[in-house]
Formats: sequence, structure tokens, C-alpha cells
Amino acid sequence: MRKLQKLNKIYWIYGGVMGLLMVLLEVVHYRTMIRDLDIEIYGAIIGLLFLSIGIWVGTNLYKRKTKDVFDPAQLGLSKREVEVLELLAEGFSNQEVADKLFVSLNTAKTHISNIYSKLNVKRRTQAIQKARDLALIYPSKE
Amino acid sequence: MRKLQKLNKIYWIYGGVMGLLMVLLEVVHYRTMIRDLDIEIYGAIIGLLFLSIGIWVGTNLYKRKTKDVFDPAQLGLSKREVEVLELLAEGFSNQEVADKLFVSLNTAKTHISNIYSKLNVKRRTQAIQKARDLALIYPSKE
DNA sequence: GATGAAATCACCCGAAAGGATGAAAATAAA
DNA sequence: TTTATTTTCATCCTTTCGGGTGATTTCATC
Repeated sequence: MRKLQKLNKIYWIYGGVMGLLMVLLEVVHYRTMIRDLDIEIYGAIIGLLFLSIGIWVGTNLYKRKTKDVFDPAQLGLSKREVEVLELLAEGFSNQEVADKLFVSLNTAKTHISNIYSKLNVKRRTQAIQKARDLALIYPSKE
Repeated sequence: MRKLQKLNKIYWIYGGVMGLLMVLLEVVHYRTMIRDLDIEIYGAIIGLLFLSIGIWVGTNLYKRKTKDVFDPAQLGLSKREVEVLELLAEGFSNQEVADKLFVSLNTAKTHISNIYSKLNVKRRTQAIQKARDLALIYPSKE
């Protein structure tokens, strides 16, 4: 739902930009016609213009794909569970997670198990993966 | 040293591709001249061509930036170990890694243990962390 | 004050992961 | 060809992880 809306927005932006560029193309076109420039120069201008547009679109497309922030609550994750998840992603063992949160090992395990079922995964490495993909935790250092 | 060589290779590839595209451009150009097509069609072809080229270059440029910073050999990691490391980062279990590489579980475990000692870590989550930080593996999916 | 969600803890059990060690093929390098 | 490295596999053992179940305590909300 929300994702679709976002995507649609992106499409609108791209569409608008494309439309503007079409107008620009026409302007350049008629300008060159009037001044009777060589067709090769015209082609070069068009080429350069669209090349830069393509690069811009390409980079932005790639950026879009890799990000996108999510709401932990949407997955039913509690505050505490997000905390645990962050510690998991930092490579801590169950015992270490328990120590850092000042709870027992059993409690930590319970949280972790709940996280797994809510994220629909089976291993901690997968949980970290998923959390990263959903940007529930910081994507990387620095 | 090796990194520079790699980059140079990339530049050569880009250069070569660009050269080829110039030739292609000329071919399209003369073809349209001969057949006396409208200048607008010519422009559209050039535009589309360079747009797609731009998108391709753009995405690849972005990928380059985020990848390939470190030399695995510098840490003493063998080719096979890097392979295993990538599978670890994708959240696979020891058994799954073994299956994907068509080796026994014991072999996979040996590789993994060696990776740990070479990366100076104790758990697989830490290995993934470190590999990510050192950009030994791709930062994110796809 | 009752209700429900969140957080806490415990116990059991099987599966997976990790450590230590040894060793046989296969490849690469000398 | 001989040496060195990589890749492969094995066995034994300990620790950690994960699943399942049940229970108690906060805490906010109605």
C-alpha cells in the first residue's frame, strides 16, 4: 500500500521530468533548425543531453532500490525487540545480549525467538539480513 | 597495485564501449541520411540510444563506487574462503553452504573455521560484520 | 479493577555451530 | 620434480542456538 504510493510518486516525477525534457528537445531542435546548424551537431547535443539524463536516472534508480525506511511497529516489533535486533546485528551472542540488557539468558532467548517469528526467519543471520534490508537497523558503519 | 590495474581495465572497457557506440552512432546517422528520414526520428533514435547508455553507465558507476575496496588476499583469504564468506553473509547454514559448493559439511566447517581465524573473529555474525566493513562482500542484496 | 500487551524468567530437548586435530588429494609454484 | 598451498574430508568434543511450553510481573488502557 504505502510502497505502491511511493513508487507511483516516483513514476510521476520521472514522467514529469521526461515531459520537460521532451519540450527541451523540441526547443533545441527548432533552435538548430533556425540557425541552420549541421545535423551532426544536433545529434551530438541530443546525445549528450540524453546521456546525462540517463546517467542521472540510472544512479537515482539504483539508490532508490537499496534504501527505504520501514516502521518496526508495522511488523509488530516492540521497542525491546528492536534493541535486541540491533545487538544481534553487531554480532553478539545470546549471552552477551542478555548481559548488555541486564536480563537473563532465557529472556534474551525469548526476545530473539519472537523476533524470528515476527520477521519470519529461522536463523539469526537471516534476521540480521532482513533487518538490514528493511532498514530496521543502520545499514552499515560510518 | 592490483587495484589500479583493475580500475585501468574498467576504464579501457568504458573507453572501448564508448568508441563502439560512436561508430554505431555514425552508422545510424548515415543510414537515416541515405533513406532521407525525418530529422525528428533521427533525434529520437539518438536520444533513446544515449538514454539507455546513460542509464547503464549510471547504474554501473554507482555499483563501482560501493564495491571492491579491499583485497581479500591481503588478509590471507583464499578464493574458496571468499566464496564461503559470501554465502555466510546471505544467511545460509553450514549445511546449506556445503550443498551449494558441492562439498561435505566437514569441509564447509573447515573453511568457515579458517575464515574465523583469518578475520580474527569468533562467531559467524562477526565474520559477516567484518566482511561487510572491509567490503569483502557486496554491501547489500542485488 | 479488569484486560491485554510487553517484558521477564525457567526448563527441556534436539539441532546447529564451533574448537582441536589429523590427514589425504589436488593445484600452484619453485 | 619437488615443495608449498589450497581444498578436501574426517572424528571427537563442547558450546551455542533454536523450538516448545508455561508462568510471573509490569505497565498502559479501557
